[in-house]
Amino acid sequence: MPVVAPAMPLQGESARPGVSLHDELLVALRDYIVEGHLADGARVPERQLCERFGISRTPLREALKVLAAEGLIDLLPNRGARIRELGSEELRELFDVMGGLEALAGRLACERISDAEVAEIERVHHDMYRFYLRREMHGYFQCNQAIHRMIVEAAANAALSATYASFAGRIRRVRYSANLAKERDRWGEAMREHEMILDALRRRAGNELSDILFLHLRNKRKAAQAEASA
Amino acid sequence: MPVVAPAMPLQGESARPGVSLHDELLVALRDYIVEGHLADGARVPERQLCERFGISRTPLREALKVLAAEGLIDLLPNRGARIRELGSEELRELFDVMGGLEALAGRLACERISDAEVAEIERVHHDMYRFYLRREMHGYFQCNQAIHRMIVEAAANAALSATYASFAGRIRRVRYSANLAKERDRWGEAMREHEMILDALRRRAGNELSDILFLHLRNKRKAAQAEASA
DNA sequence: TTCCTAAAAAATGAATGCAAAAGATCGGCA
DNA sequence: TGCCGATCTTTTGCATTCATTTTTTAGGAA
Repeated sequence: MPVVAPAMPLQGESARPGVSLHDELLVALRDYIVEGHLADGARVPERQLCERFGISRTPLREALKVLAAEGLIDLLPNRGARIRELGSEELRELFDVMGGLEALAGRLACERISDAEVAEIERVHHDMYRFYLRREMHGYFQCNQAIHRMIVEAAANAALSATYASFAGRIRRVRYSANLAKERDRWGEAMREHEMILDALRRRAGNELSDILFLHLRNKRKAAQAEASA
Repeated sequence: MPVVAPAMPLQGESARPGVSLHDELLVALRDYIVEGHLADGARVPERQLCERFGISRTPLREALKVLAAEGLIDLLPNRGARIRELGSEELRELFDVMGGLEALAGRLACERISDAEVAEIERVHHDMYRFYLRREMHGYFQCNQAIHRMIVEAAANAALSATYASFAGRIRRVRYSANLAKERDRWGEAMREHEMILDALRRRAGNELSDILFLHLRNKRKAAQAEASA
């Protein structure tokens, strides 16, 4: 039996303007799934979630349709929703798309990023390097994430950001489990790649940065999958 | 008053296995919007669409939520759905993402495409060239589309294909109106770009193909937007 | 005991009902 | 005549209800 938290009535506080209940529910439910409260392949318990969020089935089902369209769950006719299982093949596909999106972000970023923004990324990069030298995995990881996020934001493309966020969500569930351990072996290599990323960004070398970012994600995925199958 | 076709009860014929009514409705409604039956910024008439498709409001509203998540419509709280208007800025963003996705597709295609598949693309390319020489816009356009589609398919990445299709749908509405006329001036240039695409594909030069495809889309967008503002 | 069948229970998919909010209509007033 | 406000209508969002379908459970035969 899946553990369902006692009840979390979707804090129906002062209805913020422009934010419908449906949106809140969608976000809450997505988080609930991404954070791994439901096991892979598990049935999504409609009724229990209704109680959990204090709503009726109609809005919940609307949210489920959206999450299914996003690829987070599968919707089997007459058989309800299930948490989508990610085989290694699908995970490979998702990582490649993430790589493509980051490659695009890098390319676009080079076209419009300001010196100040580059300097900001440089700062985080150096923080990251210090964490690397001290072998502080967690801090390193935070900086790493921040740099990738900053590059996507520097691209200044809302459609790209939204798509990127969607894929990041789909992968996150897996990333948590697989990433940390074996990444260690690749640490030096990843650090070198990040040096190249920063260098290309400084020179506004879009094509180059694009290639590096794609391969960077490729390598990250390979490391994660080697870990997963080990 | 928007012209709503008499009634098209979503041919509820022999329920195909694995395809729920909801899926069919989603496809039908998306097509209905993409094909331009509703004007930009127009209200989406819930009630009329229910009659149009012969269903109740519940499944229709579910479909609307999904289309809103896809970015085809805006959903204003207590104010219903509206066809999303695409400003030139947003259109630029969408084209850039399309370019990024095609760039990714080219890169991936180079990794795994077979000689036979390249030959097939080559064949369509030559058909296209013939249309170009004869100044037959329509045939040229068809071949053009086919080539891009084949490259995406050659990437063999379902997540990419789905995302690509989604963006293509969002752009299509606009593409119809803006594309054909001014594209003529760019015809020679576009043809040359396609030569480069094919060449890079033959040599399996992924990085190169990636850059060419991105710029190809960029130029296409510039031509379309120059046309739109003319 | 084990397997198969049939009834009961639960779940899903879709329609309908209802309160609240937005929009439209009409009358009053300057 | 033109503008503003009150009332009425329509629409929206969500809950509830109903018909099917699936899943579970109970019973009986080999």
